[in-house]
Amino acid sequence: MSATTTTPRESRRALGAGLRATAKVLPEHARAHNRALLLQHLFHAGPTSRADLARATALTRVTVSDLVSVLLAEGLVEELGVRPGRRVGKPATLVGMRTDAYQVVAVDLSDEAVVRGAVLTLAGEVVVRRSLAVDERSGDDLVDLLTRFARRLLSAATRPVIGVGVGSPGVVDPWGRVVEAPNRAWSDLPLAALLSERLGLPVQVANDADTAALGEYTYGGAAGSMLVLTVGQGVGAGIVVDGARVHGAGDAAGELGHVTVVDDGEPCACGRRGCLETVLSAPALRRAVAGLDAAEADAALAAAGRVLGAALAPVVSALNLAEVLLCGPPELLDGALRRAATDTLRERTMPAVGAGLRLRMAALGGDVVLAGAAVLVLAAQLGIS
Amino acid sequence: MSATTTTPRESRRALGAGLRATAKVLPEHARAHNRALLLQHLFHAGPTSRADLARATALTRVTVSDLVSVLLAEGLVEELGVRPGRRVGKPATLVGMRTDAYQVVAVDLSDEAVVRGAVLTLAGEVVVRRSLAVDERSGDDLVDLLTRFARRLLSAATRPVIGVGVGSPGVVDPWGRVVEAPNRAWSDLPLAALLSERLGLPVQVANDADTAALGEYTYGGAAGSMLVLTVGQGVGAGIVVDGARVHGAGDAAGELGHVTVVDDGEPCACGRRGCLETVLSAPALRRAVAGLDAAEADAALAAAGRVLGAALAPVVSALNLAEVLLCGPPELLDGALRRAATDTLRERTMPAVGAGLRLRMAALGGDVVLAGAAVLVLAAQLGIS
DNA sequence: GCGGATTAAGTCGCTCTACTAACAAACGTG
DNA sequence: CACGTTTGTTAGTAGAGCGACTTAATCCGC
Repeated sequence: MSATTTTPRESRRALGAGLRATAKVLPEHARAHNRALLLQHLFHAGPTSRADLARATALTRVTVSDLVSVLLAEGLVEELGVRPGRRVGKPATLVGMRTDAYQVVAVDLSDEAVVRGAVLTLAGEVVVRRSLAVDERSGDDLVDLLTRFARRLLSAATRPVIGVGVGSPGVVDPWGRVVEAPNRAWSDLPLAALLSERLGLPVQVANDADTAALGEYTYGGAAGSMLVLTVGQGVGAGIVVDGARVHGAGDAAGELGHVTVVDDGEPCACGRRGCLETVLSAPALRRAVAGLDAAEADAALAAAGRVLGAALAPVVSALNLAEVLLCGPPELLDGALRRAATDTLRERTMPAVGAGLRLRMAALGGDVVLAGAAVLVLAAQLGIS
Repeated sequence: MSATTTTPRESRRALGAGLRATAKVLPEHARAHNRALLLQHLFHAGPTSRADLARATALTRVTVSDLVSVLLAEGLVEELGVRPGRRVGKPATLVGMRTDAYQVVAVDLSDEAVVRGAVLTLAGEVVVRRSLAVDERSGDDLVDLLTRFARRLLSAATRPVIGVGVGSPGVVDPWGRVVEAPNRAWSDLPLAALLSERLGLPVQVANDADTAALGEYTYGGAAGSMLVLTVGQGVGAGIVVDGARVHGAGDAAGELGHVTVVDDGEPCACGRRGCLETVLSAPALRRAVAGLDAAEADAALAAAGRVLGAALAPVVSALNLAEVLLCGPPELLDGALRRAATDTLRERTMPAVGAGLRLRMAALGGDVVLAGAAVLVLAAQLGIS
């Protein structure tokens, strides 16, 4: 109750005020947080001296040295010798994160026919890549398949694995329980808990579009308020707002594929008409441009882009997003469609919002979901994102 | 790195992982957090025994007793005697929050012509209400007027005031700096810091629609994922997602008034055409129903409602909102307009999203912004929201 | 060439926080 | 009336970060 003006964002984020129900915080949690702070800085800023880490985090050098010694013992960081360059004072010894000391297993379930997986370093570099045909499996069979697939990936890892991340279609709650994934015949399935028990490792599961958003946010350098639109067999979206993933009231945030965008439009698989998927999914776009010459195809793609722009305008305005990333076949998306969507978005939002907005292709290409699944593990186990 | 599956939401919210830059956490911050946890529980659940508080927060009885003794000394809580009812064991002494021991000053700047203010108890009950004509004042003059107005409210308070909350139009950053408020001729004005220095009290400033959302969230019992649409001279929105206010990349989240919703629509003050404000602002609605009989007026309002529903459908889907609250003249909003908007929203979103959605009037009526401004203070000073 | 300034990192003792364990008080129950 | 149960308090303990001091290594100016 001092007269100093406190900063709402910090207190909200750091201490959890602003939520109806929050967990208690013990001193050891504070330590875990500060440890994550160091890793976060080392991850994004590269090798840093202990003194600079202290300045960056506002912790004292004593505390930083103590934490670093623990991280050194765990093998998560290493000393890299003195910092090059000439300056006054004792030369600093750089400390860097050993992104190759541990590995992460990531699985991408977004494709209906194929399970894709990889072993990645902590820096997100793919070390081993595997895939497996689903062969129409679903339900518990698919969980078994997934378990075997993950075991294969684990044995292919060349370093200790800190966890397994899975990007799955459908509605997934924050604890990795798949609430509903019709195409997989999964409903109320505690996938993360199941896999964690079978594999003996921490397992994180999230929606594939959310995962893609996380991947772009952490490895792709995307802004803290952004939306990733995944265009494949269907259309989905993952949203990061003010640096935090959006879950939504029923954990179904980002389900943009079945918003009506065209009055009296094409019939949709969901039983209604004019859903965004009927215009923007990869199959729909391919149908739209089939047999057309280049100019006609561009016109068709531009039309789809305008529909997309109109649908996104309220979302972009409401959330004041800095970026919208498109994730899908570039030959369809990264041309007339993207240009038309950008123009429409600018036209239909107020300048203050539209001017600061970028609409671009996802930087990580086809590996977004895998990279994001790795980020799930990094965030949960190391506090890095 | 244990095999236990951590819960992402908890770690994100409680410890701040998930943000690029976060602040360090000291043991004393942990204590402040746990203290806020107790207040939060007492605030929402009413009088509780120390033992029940321990069970609710997962803290030990020892820690709870220690924290409660501090709160007792500060006068924030009081002992209310033994809990009535017969049960085994030593009877519990109830501890309750003294919502009348301290007061909050709240100011509502959303009306162009009048500054409204109040002194409220911590429970959000208005004790004193004042208002003042703006008389075309703007810029620094308005800041001076505001300072004098706040001083008058402060001297009208009958208990110690823990802080001042202000709901202002325009773009306000998380530190209470008004980035831009054209109607007030404010630009890049550190309003919270200025007022805090002049009044010698903590001052919180936020956008009026965001403030309204907070008010409904905390005092109105609204869901953790919801949008409050304020309909007055203009149209604005405040958004709470997963229990946290949405700020946006440029702190301009919720600026829905100037999204294009009608192709080739009416010209708007912003220079473009077909903005939501041209359909849904109070003046626009009044013009639309002027001179019509009841049935015709309902048809006109329903048309506006359908436009609103179509504009909100992508937002509701993207964020998986549980509630949309309307805040404005009930004779315009709470009838054909709301019904049409609800129907349109249900039609244009997928059932999983639309079914769980409620569209209703704000519960706090004309005092939403004042109540929300009080919540700003409660959240910043006591950690209650 | 040498002391002083400067920067980096380690050591010691302190305070703060919440925990466990044990205990006293007050109530129903058999 | 003894016993179990629940509440709240009293020590004592382990962990966290910090301030003050010390050691170490470099540059700079005379």
